[in-house]
Amino acid sequence: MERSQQRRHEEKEQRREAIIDAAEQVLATSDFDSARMEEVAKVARVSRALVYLYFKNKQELDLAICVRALRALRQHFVDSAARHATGYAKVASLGHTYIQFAKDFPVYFAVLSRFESHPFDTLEPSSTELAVFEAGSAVHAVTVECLQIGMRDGSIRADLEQPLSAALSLWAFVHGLIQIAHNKQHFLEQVGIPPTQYTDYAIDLVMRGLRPVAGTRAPSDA
Amino acid sequence: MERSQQRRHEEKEQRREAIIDAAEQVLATSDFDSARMEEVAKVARVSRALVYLYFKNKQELDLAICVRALRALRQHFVDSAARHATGYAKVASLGHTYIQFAKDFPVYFAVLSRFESHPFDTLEPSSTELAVFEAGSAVHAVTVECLQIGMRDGSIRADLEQPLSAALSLWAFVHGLIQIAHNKQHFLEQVGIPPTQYTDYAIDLVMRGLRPVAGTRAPSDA
DNA sequence: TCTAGTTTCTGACACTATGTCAGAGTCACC
DNA sequence: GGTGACTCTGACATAGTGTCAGAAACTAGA
Repeated sequence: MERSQQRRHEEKEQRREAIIDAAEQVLATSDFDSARMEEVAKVARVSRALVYLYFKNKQELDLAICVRALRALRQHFVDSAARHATGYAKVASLGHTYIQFAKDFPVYFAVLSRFESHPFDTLEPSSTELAVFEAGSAVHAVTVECLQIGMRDGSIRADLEQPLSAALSLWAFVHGLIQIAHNKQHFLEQVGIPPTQYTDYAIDLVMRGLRPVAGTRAPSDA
Repeated sequence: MERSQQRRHEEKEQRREAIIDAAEQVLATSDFDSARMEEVAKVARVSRALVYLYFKNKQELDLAICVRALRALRQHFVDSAARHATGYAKVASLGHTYIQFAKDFPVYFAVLSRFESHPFDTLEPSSTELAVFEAGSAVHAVTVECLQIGMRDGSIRADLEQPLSAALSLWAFVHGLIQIAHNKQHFLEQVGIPPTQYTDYAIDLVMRGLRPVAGTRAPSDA
């Protein structure tokens, strides 16, 4: 019975994942508000009531996707950073990576966007909320590490002082940037700014704030 | 009847404003999703059906508040810019002003946040959407002007080239920043970063990207 | 193989909110 | 005081959420 209990547990976990899969699929073709739990249930080939057995409500399900998004993003960050030599280049690549990530996985970006724009008071966070928190911290840790590498190799000004503050600033910046670039694409084009050029321009602008004050030229990339 | 028609028109406009007032009031104590049209109607001392006569739906009502928010923000921007001498100082002040604005008028910031995070495709924009668009452009125009002043007075690097791109970049940055600072306050404190220090740090970081490449010190404020 | 117990799952329900509409109420003008 | 235009409302249809009693499926001991 030890054995079957274990299997039951695994099956339950699979069910959970399957429901999250379904939710992702549904969110790919409708936004959060118009997404219907009925639809999620249908895609997961399960009754709607069961979904509520696994997730307290829509938000909770959304948070579960959020965890996936953050873990995936972290992996992209790690890979991207590894492809560059200097800390400066690594950090810059993270910005571009997030932008590309948002383009490639719009559902994930939307989920993160929702998370960022809703208060996270969490006097007593649910286990899902804790998981989001942890996954988020893991993402920021990558940025912090790249910043520190840059400060050590001289490609980023050493008086940055608070790498975590810088990391969270950059996160906020790029997140806001993508939000505009994505949702106001039409507007940007109307005022004669191609979205891609816009994001490149913005990343360049903010990266200047990281350069050593002595050398005003961009540190060479790798 | 020319006269009474005029009066009718004005009364209608007042009703509309009164409903928006009510909506603002309701949103002050509940977020968008949990805000109930019934509640708005009750506060406006009107039947729910009437609200739907003035506004197609909740979103439309939200957009109407958005217009107010942007107009108010523009005024704050203008006032703030006027209190500073150099273009650089003006631009920096806009950042701090937006942050303060968000703190003072959380409902307005929430409304703007909602607007920024929903696609604005507008193949055929409603009149309210057009008004938002226009009010938004007016805000960005202030930033552009400050940037141009800075480029002329030498406090901002002259090779900025596209002041509108820069203005929209800054907008995106600061907006993202406030979102984090507001909604993740708890998180920031938990990792030992007071929100105010965080926003100051971030503004300083991004402002460095505007400084003339020759002079590495911050241009003096006014 | 039967059965009792546990876990997983569902149909049906209560509830709540949205958006609509026929028509009641109000007012200016004739 | 009748008429048309405009303002407003009660009541309804619709639709989605979250819950719960109990059905179904499975496990394991007798």
